[in-house]
Formats: sequence, structure tokens, C-alpha cells
Amino acid sequence: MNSLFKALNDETRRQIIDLLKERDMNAGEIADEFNISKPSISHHLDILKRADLIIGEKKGQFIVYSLNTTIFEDLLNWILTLKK
Amino acid sequence: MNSLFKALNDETRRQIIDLLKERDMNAGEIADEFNISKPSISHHLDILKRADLIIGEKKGQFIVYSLNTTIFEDLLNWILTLKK
DNA sequence: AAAGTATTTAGATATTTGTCTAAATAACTA
DNA sequence: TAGTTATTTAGACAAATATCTAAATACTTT
Repeated sequence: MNSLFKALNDETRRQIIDLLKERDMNAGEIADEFNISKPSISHHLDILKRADLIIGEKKGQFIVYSLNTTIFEDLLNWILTLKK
Repeated sequence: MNSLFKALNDETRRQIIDLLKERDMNAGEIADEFNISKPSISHHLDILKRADLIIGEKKGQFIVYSLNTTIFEDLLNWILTLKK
């Protein structure tokens, strides 16, 4: 739960999530959407990966990232215990 | 949204939320649940307040804190856009 | 009014975090 | 195999954060 909230606590990472909501993208495509160096984006992707929010799959020369929607269940449940 | 995720990105603050889920408590009662100084807890309460996650109401000498559940709607909606 | 209790504010410090550049790794292409 | 492209790793640094102690503020009680 710690790594999940940590991962979500950054505007750039939330924007990456929003991008992947639309379609799968490789690291370079993601980096092109930001005015941040590729190594920094790589680092953000690593944090999202460690939180199980995204999955990276090697496709030849590229690594294609996609959302792991199942992890959002945990977050959803955590919130729902508060609503009541 | 930024202050919301920031506020949730700390184990102590999430535990405070869990405590307030059970019942309203004043600052001293909350502090007694942790091995952290009162000023530090006060700081955590401030961050939760700024994120609109909790409300503090003066009751004489005490300040009673309670959850502001309406704010969780925002978080809920953010997550739901990802699930589909 | 003085003393005691509850809470916050101020200022300091160590740790964590986001960013960068340079270099390393991995895979394709000519 | 040499060069090019895609991505990550390593190391450095400035900014943000969690914590502490000491002091200030606010209310209550005697």
C-alpha cells in the first residue's frame, strides 16, 4: 500500500497513468510527452512498475508499457471502507 | 488533487484516517496512539486538513477532528476513470 | 491573576525524492 | 561487425519532507 500511494504522489506519474489509460505506449513515446529527460521518465516508470500500477513488456527493441488495472481494486477497497 | 495524494502518502497520516474512521478524536488522543511527538502529529493533522481529508472543530480547550468523507468522492472518481 | 492543560508555531536537521548528465546495456540494421 | 536507436543504471545535487525541541498561544480552573 505504501509503494502504491508513493507512486501516485507525483503529477508526472499520474499523467503517465492518464496516457496509458488511452493506449499502451513505449518508454520513448511516453518521454516525448514531457519536458523531462528520458532517464527521469525511466525512473518514474520504475516507481510505477514497483507499485504494480503498470506492466512493461519487451517487444524487440522497445518496451511497451500498459496499465495494470487490477491493482486499482486495492485502492478502491481502501477508500470504500472510509465512505461508510 | 495534488494535496490529496500528498496527504495520503504517509503511513502515519493513513493511520490517523483509520482512527478517525472509528470515532472523532481530539489532537491529544490522536497523538497518544503514536510514538511521535505532539508537534509532529499536529503537522500531520495540518496536512490532512489542507487536503480537506479531515475537519478540526474547536470544542473549548480541545480541537476535535473528524473525517470529511465527501473528499473521498474525488479520489473515487479518479480511480473509476481508470478501471474502464 | 496565576498555574495548568491542549495545541500549534518556529527553527533546526537528517532523509527522501525528482531531476540532470554521462555511461552502460540491449537490440536492430546496413 | 560497426553504427544507430531504445532504454536503463550510476552518481551527483537541489528541493521537499518528517521529525525533533523549545517557545508561543489559547482556554480552563482555582
